[in-house]
Amino acid sequence: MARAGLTPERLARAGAELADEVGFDQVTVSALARRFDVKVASLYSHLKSSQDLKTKIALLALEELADRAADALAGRAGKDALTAFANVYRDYAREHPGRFTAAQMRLDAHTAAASAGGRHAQMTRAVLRGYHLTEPDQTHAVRLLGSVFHGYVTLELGGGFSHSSPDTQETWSRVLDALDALLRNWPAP
Amino acid sequence: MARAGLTPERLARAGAELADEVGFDQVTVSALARRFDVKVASLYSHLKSSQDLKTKIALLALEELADRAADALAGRAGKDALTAFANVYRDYAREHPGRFTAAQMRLDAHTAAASAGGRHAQMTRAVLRGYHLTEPDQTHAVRLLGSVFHGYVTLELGGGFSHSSPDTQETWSRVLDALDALLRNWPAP
DNA sequence: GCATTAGCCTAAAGGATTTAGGAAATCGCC
DNA sequence: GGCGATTTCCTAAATCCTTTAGGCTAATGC
Repeated sequence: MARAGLTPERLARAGAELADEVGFDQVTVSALARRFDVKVASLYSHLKSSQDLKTKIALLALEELADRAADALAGRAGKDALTAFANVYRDYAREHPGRFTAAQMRLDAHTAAASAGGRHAQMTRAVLRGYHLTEPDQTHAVRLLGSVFHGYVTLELGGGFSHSSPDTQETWSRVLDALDALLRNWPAP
Repeated sequence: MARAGLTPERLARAGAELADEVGFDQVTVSALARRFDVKVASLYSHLKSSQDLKTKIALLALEELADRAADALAGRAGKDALTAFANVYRDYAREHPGRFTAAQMRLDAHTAAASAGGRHAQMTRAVLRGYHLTEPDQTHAVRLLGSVFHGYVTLELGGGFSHSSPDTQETWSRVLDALDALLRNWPAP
């Protein structure tokens, strides 16, 4: 009986591809087993549960996103950094909608702490370094940027902006302009 | 055999309560049947499918949200309107996390057109009336506000802001201040 | 009052998750 | 190289959710 060579890593990777193809919440242990041409129960040697699979995909996506963001940020500052950073999220979501959805999954505290989530927060702070905000304004700004990026990309991906009037690329540029202007001129309490 | 008095509306309402209690994606036709002490198959006289149930809950949530927003907006303008409007979303999400999640569900074009989604867009435009933006900037701003509200509330609800340093109420206030400042001074292209 | 309709039921098929236990392939150590 | 231990994959089975089909009974209308 030839072995399929499954590992948690390969399963996570294949699960991520599956998520991009059929949507994150259509990802199922059964579907993944079919993809490897293996019986369902076999996957339970590598996965604790269906939830575990989804978590692994989320962690993979967070890593990939963080890697891309780190690349994009290298050697940039100010608005240049802000734009590059923001585009990483938007582009990733367009290329890998399933993974992007996975990355939004709620993780329990312990898993979250071991994830690339911290890198994201650190990098957002790095972007803000060009804007000379001091604490606690920097934290407020980190949260604002996270909200805008997450919110915009999610709504755009979900078709929430469909009435095409100004196209979404135009809006995206103007939103980044607006955020840059806001960060350069952050209002005092 | 006494009848349970099921209707699509009652099912949607009970489904919404269930969503708030156990989470939107734990909402299941079976669980709903148990709640009414009725056999599962009975619900299929009132629902086309499990998906249909979820859609009905989403539509209910969108309506409730739009009603609350309309109330909040009455007699307000400028930053006052902006704050009240934003707080509707945030408060609703905290009171009804399951319904709020439901409201983000992706709807097909036809269903979306028949939903309260249009009212939300109209009300966002109404909020912006106090800031004298002209098209297409108004559309850009509508999308920005939608992104921030959706993004912030989702991240806060999902525990994305947990490191409590400045509490999230403080950040929320400062984000609204920042948006107000930005809208009053929207950057030219 | 009785025919019709609508609401709830039982039955059953199909698919997903998960656990238990077995057999074969691989690995590590002599 | 051989051989026991471990790992990987399998079959079998329980449980739960979805969905359809067809029947019985309560409500409704003439």
